[in-house]
Order: sequence, then structure tokens, then C-alpha cells
Amino acid sequence: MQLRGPVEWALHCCAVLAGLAPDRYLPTRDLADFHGVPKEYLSKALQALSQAGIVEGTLGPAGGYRLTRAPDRITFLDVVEAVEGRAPTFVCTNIRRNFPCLTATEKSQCTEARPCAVARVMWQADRAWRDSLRSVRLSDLLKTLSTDLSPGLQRRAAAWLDEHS
Amino acid sequence: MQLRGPVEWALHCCAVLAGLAPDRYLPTRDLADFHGVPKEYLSKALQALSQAGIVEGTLGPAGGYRLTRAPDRITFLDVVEAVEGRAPTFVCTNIRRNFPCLTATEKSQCTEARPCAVARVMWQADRAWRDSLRSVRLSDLLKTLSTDLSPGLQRRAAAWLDEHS
DNA sequence: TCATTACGGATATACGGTATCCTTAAGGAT
DNA sequence: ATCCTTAAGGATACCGTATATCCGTAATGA
Ligand code: SF4
Ligand code: SF4
Repeated sequence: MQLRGPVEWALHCCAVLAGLAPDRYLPTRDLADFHGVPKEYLSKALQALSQAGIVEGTLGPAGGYRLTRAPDRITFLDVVEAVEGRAPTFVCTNIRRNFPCLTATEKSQCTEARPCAVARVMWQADRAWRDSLRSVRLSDLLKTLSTDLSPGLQRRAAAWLDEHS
Repeated sequence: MQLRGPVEWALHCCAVLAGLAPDRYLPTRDLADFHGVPKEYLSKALQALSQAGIVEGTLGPAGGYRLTRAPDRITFLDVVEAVEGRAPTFVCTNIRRNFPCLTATEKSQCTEARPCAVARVMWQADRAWRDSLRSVRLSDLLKTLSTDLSPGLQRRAAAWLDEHS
């Protein structure tokens, strides 16, 4: 069970986009260069964000991506689910149905609508994970970053993004 | 990001073992037959549980596995971590170090000891997930099962396990 | 002694993640 | 009107890991 590269990239890209001037578009190439990740592959993650309605892209020169709404209306869960999907981490293969001592009627009751105790516990934990991610917004990340990063670095990063427009 | 078969099997096996008479050993073959899963593969999950000290195996005829301690001292997290490992779900590849505007000293400060804001949020969610799993014990599962399952099915399951000794 | 069992190494296979390439359509600049 | 740039998305090759099986070994009780 592991989250992979694209999720991390997407989160960092959103952080960069959130710090940009409003209405400013940033192309995939710049985001890829800035993070040092393959452009074509990062593009897939950005497309996922676009399909989820978190960012929107525009074509042509001076095109690229920007956020569709304010950073305080985008949660970590939004980004993670956009890239990683909304499938629950625990998948029930319905082992129950294999029990050798089931009657036909009991076997027919083993449906998705009646999940067993094990699945309920695992899904509750899944919900706790998602609730935690939902409780942090992109604006919170920006605030943390502004205290974590030195003013000099923040200025240099902004300058780098400016000259690559 | 997905939990796979062996975790589900391990949880169900623990539930069965918890319902057994104390000091009774149940071999891998019976556990595999009861759940309808491949015996050799299930064996790997049981070995993981054994290494984690949740179950213990004994050799020879009438051998098999049993729990090492009472069901109220085994949590879901114990079982999940034994099979799935203790690695955090979010792996930080240290993208920061690729930022084009870092000085040498800043780059050297990007260590595991100083995780960035993104990683901290993801790990907090990971902790929430584990806390949720830790809060449910095997004894809780048994209690739920005893009310969920019909008395007839419980009797039949116990009988099946008895005649396969 | 013998059958049975856990244990762990080795191995084969399948699947999904990783990464790249290419085509298409659309927007802006000239 | 034309050209360049860019998102969008399909196709594909590659690789690693998960899945699954097999076998040898040691230990245990009958
Ligand atoms: S987790 Fe529950 S629902 Fe899923 S297979 Fe196991 S018993 Fe059935
Ligand atoms: S998550 Fe944070 S620590 Fe991990 S790579 Fe991204 S910036 Fe660095």
C-alpha cells in the first residue's frame, strides 16, 4: 500500500500554482523543470487534476494551467483523490462466500450492500484517513510554507517562476 | 494505493483462531480450505503473522497455528502491519532538492530529519489511519461477528473446524 | 521410523506502475 | 491567414512488484 510519485508532484504543483498571481497560467514544462520531473509523465497528473476540476488548462502560447478556485477551497483530499482515484484502500474480495458451511440463502446474502465486520472496520480507518486529508486546505499549506521557507528562498522561487513565463 | 488479498486473509484467519478453544492449533491447510484461498500463498501471510509474534506455529502432526495472546490484546493494526509492513503510505522522494533556485546550504538541509510541509500533512493522515485501526481489537470483531452471524451458521462453522482437526 | 507440519528460499507468471512518444485540436502571436 | 505553442489524450514499451507455486529442510508427535 503506497502512494506514488505523481501524487507528490500534484501536491507540489498545486502549491506553486496557488502562490502564483491570479489569472496567470503556468505551462507543464515550467512545472516539470521547477520540480525536476519528466514533463510528459507529469502531464498525466495535471490532466487528472484538470478532469477533477481543480485546475484548468488553456491552449496556445502563454497557455498552461491555473487553479479553478481559491486555495482555501481546495483540500489535500481533492488533489489526492484526483490523481490516485477514489477507490477505497481496502478491497473486499468477499471471502465469506467461500465458507464451506454456508447455505444457499446465506451465500446469496453476501452482497456488497451487506459488508461484513472486517470490511466495516477497514473502511472506517479509510474514512479517518480521508477526513484527515480533507481537513487541510491548500491555503494552510501556503501559510506553513511561508514560515518554513526562508524569505530569500521565497523571493528566488518567485523570481524563477516570473522569468519563465 | 490498495491493500491486497493477504491482509484480508490474515484478518479472517485471526478471527477464526480467536474463536478456537485455547491451546488448539489449526494447520494452514484447514485455514486455506475454510476460506477458499491458495494454501501455499496463505502460508506466507501466516508466516508474517508468526514473525510479528501475533501467532505461533508448532510442527508435526496436530500442529498448526494459534494466537500468542488473548484477542483483546491484538489490534487490527497489529495484523495489518505484520502483513503489509510498517512503511508509511506516503513516500517522500525529496522533490525539494530539485528546485532550481536552491543554494548549496539549502540543498543540504533537505534531509529526512526536516520533512517539508507536504510530507507532514500526508504523514498526519497516515497516523489517523493507523490510530483508527489500533482502536479496534480482535475481541471487538468477535463480538460483532456473534451478533451479525446467525446462531446456526456459528454452530456449523464451529462444527466444521472441529471435524477438521 | 514415518507421516505431518511450519518455515523459508527459489522461481515462474501476471499485472500495474513508470515513462516516453505521437497525433490532434485549439488558442495566441505575427 | 499562417505559424508556433500548448493541452489533451491515445498508444506503447519497459520495468518492478505483487501474485502464486514449488521444493527442500527441520522439527514434532504418532
Ligand atoms: S472483509 Fe468481510 S465482506 Fe470482505 S470478504 Fe472478508 S468477510 Fe467478506
Ligand atoms: S513532500 Fe516535502 S519533503 Fe517530500 S519531497 Fe515533497 S517537498 Fe520534499
